[in-house]
Amino acid sequence: MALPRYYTQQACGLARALEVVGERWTLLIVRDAFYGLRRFGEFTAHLEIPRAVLTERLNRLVEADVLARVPAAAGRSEYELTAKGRTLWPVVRSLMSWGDEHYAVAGPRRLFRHAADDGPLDERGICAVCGREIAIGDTVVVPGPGLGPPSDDDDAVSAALRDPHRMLEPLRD
Amino acid sequence: MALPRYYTQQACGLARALEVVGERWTLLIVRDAFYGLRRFGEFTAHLEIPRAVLTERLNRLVEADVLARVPAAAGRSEYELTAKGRTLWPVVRSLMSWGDEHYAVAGPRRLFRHAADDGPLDERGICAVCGREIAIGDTVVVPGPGLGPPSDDDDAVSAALRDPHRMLEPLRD
DNA sequence: ACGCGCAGTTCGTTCAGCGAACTGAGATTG
DNA sequence: CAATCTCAGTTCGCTGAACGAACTGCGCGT
Repeated sequence: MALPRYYTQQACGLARALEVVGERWTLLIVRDAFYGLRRFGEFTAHLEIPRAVLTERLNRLVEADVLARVPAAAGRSEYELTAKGRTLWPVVRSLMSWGDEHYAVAGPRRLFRHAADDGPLDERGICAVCGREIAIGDTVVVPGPGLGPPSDDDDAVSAALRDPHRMLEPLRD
Repeated sequence: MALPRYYTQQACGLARALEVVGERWTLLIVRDAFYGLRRFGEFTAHLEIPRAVLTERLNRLVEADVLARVPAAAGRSEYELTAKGRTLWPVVRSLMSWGDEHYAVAGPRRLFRHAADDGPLDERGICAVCGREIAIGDTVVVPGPGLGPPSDDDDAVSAALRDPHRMLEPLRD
């Protein structure tokens, strides 16, 4: 039994969801996929997760149809969010907002904006300019007040995310 | 190191949140607190969680100011959600909705309604009748289409939740 | 005084996470 | 074409958390 497989109890939707994305590291992997990470090495660089654990989590997420494994150059695989995986965005956003609200003394490290009109998004994903709920594909991540200055030991992924970046788009060209 | 303490990486709000509520069982305990469970025995009956683990999780949630330990009759303690803990409701709701949407073939086991006008709430907590976002204290849980018939091995808590019940209110009188 | 129920604690076993080292396939270089 | 490099995993020994059954200890009812 892994961490959350078998919440034997009466199969509430929450228990079901936690069986898929409730294990350690899993939601952080999903978050990074929203940021545009796709390759094995990008995840290890950004998360400092043991490689064996990453392998296991990616396999499980593919199995659960949250990520899809797509063949890439040099016989490698990449991992991208499926349509089902993209519906996890409200989950990631609400947890992130809760953490920022209660633990980010200097404010959030990253903020989200509507690509079309540059309006800031609130914790429900609603744009302050146009008043609509913005889909993840029309969202841009920008550095927030809580993001410290660049450091020498920043990994390549953190460095790439210092510039505004459209969600879901691969980090490199 | 427990399961999610130390997501050493760059302290994103999500990582912070997962350090508090990301361990196995923790969000299920919080969900049950929203349903009105308050006593140690209620949690063990409903969750089938090892007692030592429950003790550890309750202590950590009290320490994190998500639950408060309040003295009750017979020298016992009860655990109730703090104001900070109640702000976790959007998190619990979004995960629950995701699980229901993708894994509840017969529909959700429980639905939420606005106490004042009995309007059903959508996954954002917005009432279909009055159009407003409803606070957790004005929400009622009712049985949904996915809830099976009563069974002999239902625990007392499951049995109590077969009737409509206002969120946060203790189960017994 | 005795027994009961609730709320934990203790303890031995098992299993997942950790991290460092290893493997192997493809590209890159001399 | 051989040697090297990079990337993507796999292997493996260690440690620590989860599990679950048994035990403790307090407060109440009789």
